Amino acid sequence: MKKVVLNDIAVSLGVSKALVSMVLNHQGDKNGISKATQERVWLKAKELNYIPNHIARGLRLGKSMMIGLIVPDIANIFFSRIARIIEDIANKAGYNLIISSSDENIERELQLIRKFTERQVDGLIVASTQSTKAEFVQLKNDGFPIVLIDRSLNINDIDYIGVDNTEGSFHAVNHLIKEGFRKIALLKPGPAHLRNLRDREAGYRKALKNSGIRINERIIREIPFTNLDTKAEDELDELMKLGIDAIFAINNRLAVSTLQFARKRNINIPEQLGLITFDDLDLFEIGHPTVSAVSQPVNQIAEAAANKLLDILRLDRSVKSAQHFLLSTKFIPRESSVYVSQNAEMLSEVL
Amino acid sequence: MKKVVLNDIAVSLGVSKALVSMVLNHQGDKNGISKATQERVWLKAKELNYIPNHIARGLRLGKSMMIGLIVPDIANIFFSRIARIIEDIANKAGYNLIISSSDENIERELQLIRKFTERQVDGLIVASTQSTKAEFVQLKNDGFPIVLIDRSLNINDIDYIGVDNTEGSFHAVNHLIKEGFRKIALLKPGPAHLRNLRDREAGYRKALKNSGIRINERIIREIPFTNLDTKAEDELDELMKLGIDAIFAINNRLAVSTLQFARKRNINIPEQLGLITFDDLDLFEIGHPTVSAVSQPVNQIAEAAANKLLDILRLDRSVKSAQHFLLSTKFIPRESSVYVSQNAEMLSEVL
DNA sequence: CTGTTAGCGCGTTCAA
DNA sequence: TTGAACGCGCTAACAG
Repeated sequence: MKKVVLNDIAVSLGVSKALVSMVLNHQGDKNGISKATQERVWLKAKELNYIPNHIARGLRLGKSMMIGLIVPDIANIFFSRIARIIEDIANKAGYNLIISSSDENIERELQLIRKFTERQVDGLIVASTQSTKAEFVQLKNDGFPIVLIDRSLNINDIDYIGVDNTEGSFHAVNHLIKEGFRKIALLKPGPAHLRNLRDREAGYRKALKNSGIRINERIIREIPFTNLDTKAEDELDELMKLGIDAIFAINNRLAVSTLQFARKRNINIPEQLGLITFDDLDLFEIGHPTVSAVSQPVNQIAEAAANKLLDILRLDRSVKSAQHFLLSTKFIPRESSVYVSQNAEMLSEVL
Repeated sequence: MKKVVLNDIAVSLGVSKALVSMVLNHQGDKNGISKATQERVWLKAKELNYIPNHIARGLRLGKSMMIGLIVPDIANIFFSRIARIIEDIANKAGYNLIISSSDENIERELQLIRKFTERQVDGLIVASTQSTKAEFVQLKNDGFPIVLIDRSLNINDIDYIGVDNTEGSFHAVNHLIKEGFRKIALLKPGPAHLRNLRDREAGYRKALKNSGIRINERIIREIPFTNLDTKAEDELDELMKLGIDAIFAINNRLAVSTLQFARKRNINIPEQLGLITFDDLDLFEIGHPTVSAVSQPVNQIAEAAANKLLDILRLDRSVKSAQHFLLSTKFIPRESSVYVSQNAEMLSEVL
């Protein structure tokens, strides 16, 4: 069955393509096409089951009505949630989303950016790996609509939506300190080049310093991405020997490793080891023990990003000055960060 | 900065568009373009930072090199994993993915299918809500490449990849029975019109029947999608009063509800209540207790679907007879389904 | 050998 | 209400 195109309708009705196009785009009245003719066009379109070719229209209009979304990994729940929200907002404005994962790979990210521009996406939302800023600046200079999320690239000219990582971990670690924990280790993935993670570490250091606690570099541990699980175990074993009383896992992945480690070694959380982490998970709310976490406002990030991009798209290349939004996180205290002093522990055993 | 198009290169080089197109598509040799000229074209293209317009090419070629993926919800980890794998495979073959969520809404799904065809996607992979088959049959008849995943629509002509739900839950419930559980309740979301879920229920019934256990309709409970959590609690309270000893949660969402319920009521799993579920989650492996689950081969499903679609695309509209693949699931026994008899329980208390 | 011309694909728009 | 041009890249046929 051959595809039905605009011209088929025109021919079978004995009118011009132009007329059909106008009618189908609801410009019939404006162009003084008689009601009767309009009706005939609509009927014929339905009869032939006409499906407009969006590509041809895009070519003519110079718009694809597509938005590109590039994230490190769409299988990551954080990004898939963001994708979903952006999708909804974009759809409402008539845009479709074309999504790809960069896998934290700079080469791949650049490739994707190029591919998406070839595809004439009207705008881009990207959670960049720490790629060369040059590409983004280039795009921006070409007047291409871009919004960065989650990972800041510190480019003033480009809109960015993220959370205040420093503030978030500062609060979380402070909570730990106020509870009574003193020897708080930091677990981070290595090499931690991402701005995000460095900021979180800064918050940790600031909290300790603020409370007059000496920062012990020996209990700040970097766990290589490769075979993270086994390495995490070794590091944690060492940390326990150093007598730490709590852990700040800089991301949820490491918190999960810590949880597994504790289970394996029969270490009670929080009695023997306090735990807080950055970036909440369902698991932390439901598991046992429940885990205190810094929660990111996923919805807000996604909404802000989508709306920002749509704004730019609406204003059409009018180069509005870019803005950087730092949304605030929310610390959710749960069981894992309750301080159980030696005394309290003994007391509860007696009861 | 104006966009650089093919013609700009041609003009600035004093050659024809045709020549430039050939060279840039690596057809230079084939068409006898001199090496020198080819070199000049490449250099100029780089110099001008030429970016081909994929849309124009697509229009001419009648291909968009895009694949549409429609799932109920991309924020659902099951589907986002599938999306990721399909993405990788599609990318390797030069395709990009355009993804949308149907929200289990028939209207929306039909709309998306239409939108995607307007966009001239070259093929479609869809985890269909139980929408009207008519649309799919229509597309298939038009020679449009489609692969269905996860949710079967029982259309012989259309390729489908999924798992054997009946078999999967049959095994799982059997395990429960062999362990010693006898009063096994079924928890399902309602209204459960999805073929998937009905098959899982069938497996449950088959397992009981097979073991000569009477099927008690009163402990088969349907929990309305709306305010699922509160309703789940009520239902579970009733079930406990009826003296059940285990629960088969037909999907992981309900297993999570059960877990929360148990925690709230201080019910020990598995000592006081066994639990198994369909569709594994990280949470089930890490949480406490760990939860026995029927695990779906996500990778295989996604790979099979992507490859199947690419095959069809390669063969180009040659209407190969469709196939239905039913992959098998894997039951992963964990703590939640260990049977602790009255005696064993008492014994352990004494120790 | 080395290249060019002309027109297509499909929907939109403007002058007539 | 319409013919013709246009947007951009591709390709069959053709010419020196």
